[in-house]
Order: sequence, then structure tokens, then C-alpha cells
Amino acid sequence: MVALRPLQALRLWQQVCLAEVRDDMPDLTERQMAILLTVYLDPPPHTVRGLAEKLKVTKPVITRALDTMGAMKLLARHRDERDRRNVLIRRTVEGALFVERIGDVVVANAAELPL
Amino acid sequence: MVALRPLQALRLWQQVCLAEVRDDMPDLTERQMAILLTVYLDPPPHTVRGLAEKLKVTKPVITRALDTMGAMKLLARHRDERDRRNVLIRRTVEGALFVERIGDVVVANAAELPL
DNA sequence: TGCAATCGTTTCGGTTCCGTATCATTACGC
DNA sequence: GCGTAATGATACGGAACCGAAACGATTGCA
Repeated sequence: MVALRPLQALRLWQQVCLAEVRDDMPDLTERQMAILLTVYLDPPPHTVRGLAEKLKVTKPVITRALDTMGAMKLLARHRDERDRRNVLIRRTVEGALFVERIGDVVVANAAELPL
Repeated sequence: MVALRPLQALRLWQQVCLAEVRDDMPDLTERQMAILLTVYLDPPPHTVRGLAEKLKVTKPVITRALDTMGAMKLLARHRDERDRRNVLIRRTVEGALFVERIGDVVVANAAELPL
């Protein structure tokens, strides 16, 4: 449990967004970010259908996000050999580094919050 | 100063993104979010040029973001009467409510963080 | 008064994303 | 085997975004 006041929360959100925009990081949409973090934080396996349900979006949204982030090497697709209809979404080294960096940015900005 | 561990930070970021995606809120890009929060948190006046410098992006990026978020009534443009070349970006009631809601989501998710 | 500088907008070609609908592949019950 | 269900990918028209460059409007200085 982390105590955070509304103004602190907004300031934190602003600073992190500013940091990502200024550093010209891959400009992920909020949906892509939600997918990426879910894959890296929630226990596997992750499927297109599962992610679509979790985010309450349609499957093409997930497919396209995987196309984009796959090209960025942030995620990888693998066919499920036990049920070849499924596609399993797995982590990559590059993605892990990227996610880790986001966490560091949030932590750093949280530490510098006034009040 | 708010103490936050990396895993907590990532979990917080994920939960907030998930909440926004699931609730079908206006799907702002990270740039738009940075602009919106800056206008509402930093002291006025805000100009296109000033925001472009602060975010290290080009001016058309700001103009387009103002078009989009202006149509959503999240921000308003006003011509500066003292120097009519300038456009002042101002807050709106709808935008204030939207920003306030974001802060609440962050606070609520921070309060529920494990560990 | 004329001219250069400043400001925000617009245009251009190209890319990405959206939602809906449809498609190919695979699995499973009859 | 055959049809049905389920999964992920694709096609489509439309919308938004990008960076670079050009543009009109406004200012201020010579």
C-alpha cells in the first residue's frame, strides 16, 4: 500500500510522460503499454484471446499491437505446440530491459515528488 | 518524496493503463497526455511554442494535439490579445474533471499495491 | 514605410491505428 | 470422416498521426 495524494499522483504521471516523450522512446499507445506490462507482470501463458478479454478490446487490436511491438523486439510470438490454434506471447530480452527502464523512471520521479 | 520499489511502480503503471483502456476513456497518446497534464499542472500561460520546447517535439505536434483534445473539449485555444501571434492554451471544465479522474485512478491503484 | 523575425497553422507523402467483417488453420464431438 | 467451434490473422474504408517544408498573420525594428 502506497500513500499518494491526488496532486502528487498527477505530478508523477506528468513527469513520467514528459520523460518518455522527451527521450524519444518508442511512442506506445496506452493499449500497447497495457499489453506489454501485462505480459511482463502477469503469470504466463498469454494468448491473443486472453489479452483481448483482459483489456476488453477486440482481437485485431491485440494482433496489431503484437505486430508493432514484435517488430520493436519488445515481445515475441510462438505457436502453442499443444494446441496449434493458440499463439503464446512471450517476453524478450529487449522488452525486459525496456520495461525495467520504465519502472526506474517511475521510481525516480516518485522519489523526487514534493510534499 | 514517495518511496516506491520498481516492481510496485510497474504494477501501478499497468493497473492504471488497464483501467483507462477498459473504461474506454479517450485514448490519448503519451504525447497528448504529457501536454494535457502540463497545461493543468504547470502555471500558465501556455503557448504552442512553449509546449513544443518543453516536450522537445515540433510545433505541428502541439497543433494537432490541440485540435484533437480541443474537439474533446479537454482544452481550449484563445488568441492572445496582447500579441495576436500567440495562442494561449487554457483549461476547460471538462478537462479539469478528466484530469482529476486520472489522479483518482492513480491514487486508488497506489493504495492497493501489494507489499 | 519597408523588411526581417516570430508565431501558429496548413500541406504533403507516408505510416499506423481503428472497428467490422471475413478468412485459414486447428481441435473436437458425433 | 464431417461438421461445428474456436483461434488468430487479414482485408477494407476511414481516421489520426508523423516530420519536413511552406504558408499567412502579426510584430517590431531600421
